[in-house]
Amino acid sequence: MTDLPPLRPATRIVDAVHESLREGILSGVLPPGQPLSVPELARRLNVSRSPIREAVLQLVSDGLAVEQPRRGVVVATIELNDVLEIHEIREFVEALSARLCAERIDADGVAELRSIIARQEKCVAKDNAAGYFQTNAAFHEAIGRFSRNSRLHDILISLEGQMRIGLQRVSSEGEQRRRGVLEHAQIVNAIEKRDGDRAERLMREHIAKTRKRLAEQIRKARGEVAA
Amino acid sequence: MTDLPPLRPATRIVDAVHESLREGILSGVLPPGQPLSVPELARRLNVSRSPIREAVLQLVSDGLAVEQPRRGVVVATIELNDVLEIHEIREFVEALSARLCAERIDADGVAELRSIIARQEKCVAKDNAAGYFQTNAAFHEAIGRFSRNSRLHDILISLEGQMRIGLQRVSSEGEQRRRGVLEHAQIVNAIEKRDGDRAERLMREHIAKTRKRLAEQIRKARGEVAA
DNA sequence: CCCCTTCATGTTACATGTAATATCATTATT
DNA sequence: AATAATGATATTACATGTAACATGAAGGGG
Repeated sequence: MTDLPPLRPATRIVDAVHESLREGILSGVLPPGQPLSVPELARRLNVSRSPIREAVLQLVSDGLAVEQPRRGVVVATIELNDVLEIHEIREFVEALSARLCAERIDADGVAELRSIIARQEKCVAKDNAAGYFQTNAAFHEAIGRFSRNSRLHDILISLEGQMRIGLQRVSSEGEQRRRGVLEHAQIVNAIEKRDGDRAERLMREHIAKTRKRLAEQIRKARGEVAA
Repeated sequence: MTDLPPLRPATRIVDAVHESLREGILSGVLPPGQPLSVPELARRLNVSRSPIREAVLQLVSDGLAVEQPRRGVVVATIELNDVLEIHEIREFVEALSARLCAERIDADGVAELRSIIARQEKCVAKDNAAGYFQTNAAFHEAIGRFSRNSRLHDILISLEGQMRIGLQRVSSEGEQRRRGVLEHAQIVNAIEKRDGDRAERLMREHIAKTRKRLAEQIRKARGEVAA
């Protein structure tokens, strides 16, 4: 008999709860600082406390919530500071991701990247900020996937999740988005040519721009407080 | 009254169990593939199953164990492949760590790094391989700490833990260790001079050497299998 | 001899019970 | 009025119960 695809394991409640809470946090329904009370979530989701507790602890491991022992878990608050920390790391791990991607991607992968960029260009043309962010995330996720390093992929996903909590604090102008999509296109060109050095350098510079804007924003905010 | 440091929270059983299992895995008492049966560990450690289950799931999040839904958790097996994956990432995140360290360390920090190197030199002189690995880990951990980026520090610790499981698969000769400690000294020199560019480049090259050795080892192992 | 069924055993996943503890509104005290 | 003591309420951390499920050995049929 020809091999059937393996059955997906019966969805466990804990996974469903984790997914639901994660969505709630990333969409803003559960805002930063919101307590994640195990008994209350159990009542609300109509399951027992065990899978809730496990899911909540998962979120802590994901960096999407923080635990104060004996005082419970709350949705993580991601300050500008944290977003800067995250971009310091992204500057390097996304650069690695781009390099590995250039070495390991296939033609289908390149096509997928080009299609994401096409969607993103439409968002820029229509001045659709939300769509831009979404396709931006898809672009970086795809590059992480094609770099064929599962731990690297996990790190990128973890940073992306935390970033989304803090993202409302970061402004972006249409002109920046216009340049962003151009940079993406250049990165894909380098990847297609298998030029790992260039893909790495372009990606690093791409992220560094945002990092520097963040550092500047923080410097200004600090200045206002000090003054 | 002057502020006393906050009391450490009464040690929770779950934390004690997590620590104990982590030590067991890193020391090799719990070898790769070893099942982590919740009821059995509960009997052995004389506590109920709840804190055991939480601790075991923590280990999964740490990358030190792997879960097969409905089939339990076993200690992670770190193949040469995985060690290579980890070094691909370390090449970049350790380079970042060295750069940030150069920008942010203080005089006490530099003194600590020099003292670690001094200990490491003794290990090399006495051909003490275990001591070399331990001081090596201490060196990279300290640099991670002085880079003052908590998420970066967490990533480095996570990779280090997984590496230690797989480390027995990696050989190291006295000559390599001799060069390693020299490279460490050069990195600290760059850090002391606040030369972030140079610290980053030296660290990247330092890790890349190990990465390339690993890739070579894997290529040879594959060749033998194919032949 | 190989394959399938059956059954015994042990585990996971979830549910629920409860003591110790944290929080907070209210009252009592200076 | 500000601070401290009190008590009501809710939560965490841990313990324990149990149905569904996985595993592996023993037995039966091809």
